[in-house]
Amino acid sequence: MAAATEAPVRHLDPVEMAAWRTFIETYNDLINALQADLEPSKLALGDYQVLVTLSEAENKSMRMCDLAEVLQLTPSGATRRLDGLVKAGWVERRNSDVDRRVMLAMLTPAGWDKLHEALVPHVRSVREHLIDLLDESEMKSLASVFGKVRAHLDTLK
Amino acid sequence: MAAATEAPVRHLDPVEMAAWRTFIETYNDLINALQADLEPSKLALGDYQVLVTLSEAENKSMRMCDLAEVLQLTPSGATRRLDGLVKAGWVERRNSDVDRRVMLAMLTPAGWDKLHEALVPHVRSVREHLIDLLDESEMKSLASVFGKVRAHLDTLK
DNA sequence: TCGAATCGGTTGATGCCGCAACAAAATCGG
DNA sequence: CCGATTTTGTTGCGGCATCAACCGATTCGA
Repeated sequence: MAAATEAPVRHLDPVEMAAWRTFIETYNDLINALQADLEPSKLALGDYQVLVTLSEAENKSMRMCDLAEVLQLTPSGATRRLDGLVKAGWVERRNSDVDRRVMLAMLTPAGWDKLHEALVPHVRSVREHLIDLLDESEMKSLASVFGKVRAHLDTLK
Repeated sequence: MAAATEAPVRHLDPVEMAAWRTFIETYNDLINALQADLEPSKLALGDYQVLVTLSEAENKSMRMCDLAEVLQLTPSGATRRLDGLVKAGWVERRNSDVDRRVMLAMLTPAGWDKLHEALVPHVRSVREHLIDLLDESEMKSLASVFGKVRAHLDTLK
């Protein structure tokens, strides 16, 4: 809850400003690099995330709304992302037996293969562009920093 | 240049995996929170970045191509982002005296006012959602982590 | 039990961004 | 000095995301 809205604000000191700007100005390039490394597999990063998510799910399938939440998409965004994967034959839509509103997204064998084709290069890429650059304390800080951010955001509902 | 492409890859260990996923799954929500806090000012985060960038520039104006680079947009992206700001009266397009290809984007007095209206809430927001959550060592790590990522990406051209 | 509220998913409209193609101006090279 | 190349910015098009509206299925409550 914000206190008095006209409360003064301490501006970012040079160290804070540098940390903030470095972070914000680097994120996009990092994602683009990961995306580019996935190019040989002809997979968008978002598609890769779908395949990973489904591969880890019970029965390799999930309800659309659960999938949307994990992917941090709106339901409509999830629908349209699935469209491409279905067309490519990597995911299948299937009706639920227990709830006729529900549409299940299920990884196909071809999707499983595709995921494993992309997995190694992607892990290599994540290592190259981020993980392997960090020492142990930086790795722990990365987790704790964004863990705290996550926790704080969650308190806001 | 990747070495032997069939080289084995060390998979992410649990600590690395946790750090990576926490980071990647939190970033979007953080940005959305900052965006939401800017809502009362009726400014998109990208618009805010334009105003900040121009406000720090010589003569409060920049060439489109330089602006695009700072904003990490393509030239076409910059053109279209300017369109909205120009329509709102916060930025002005002006032809360069010295190079007739060049279009200068210049902050107007109204844009300056708008920026200062949004500045305090935005800084408060960045503090609330990130900076003030971190202790000194986490702050230093945040800078060093992304500094290293930035440096590595820069070596790739 | 039946009408109202909610849930789950899709569709249409819209917005933002990149890519490719383009035009105009500046610069380079012989 | 003139033609070829490069630089700068805009536009058409397509991709991908959201929001709002909608529909059928389910669940809730009197």
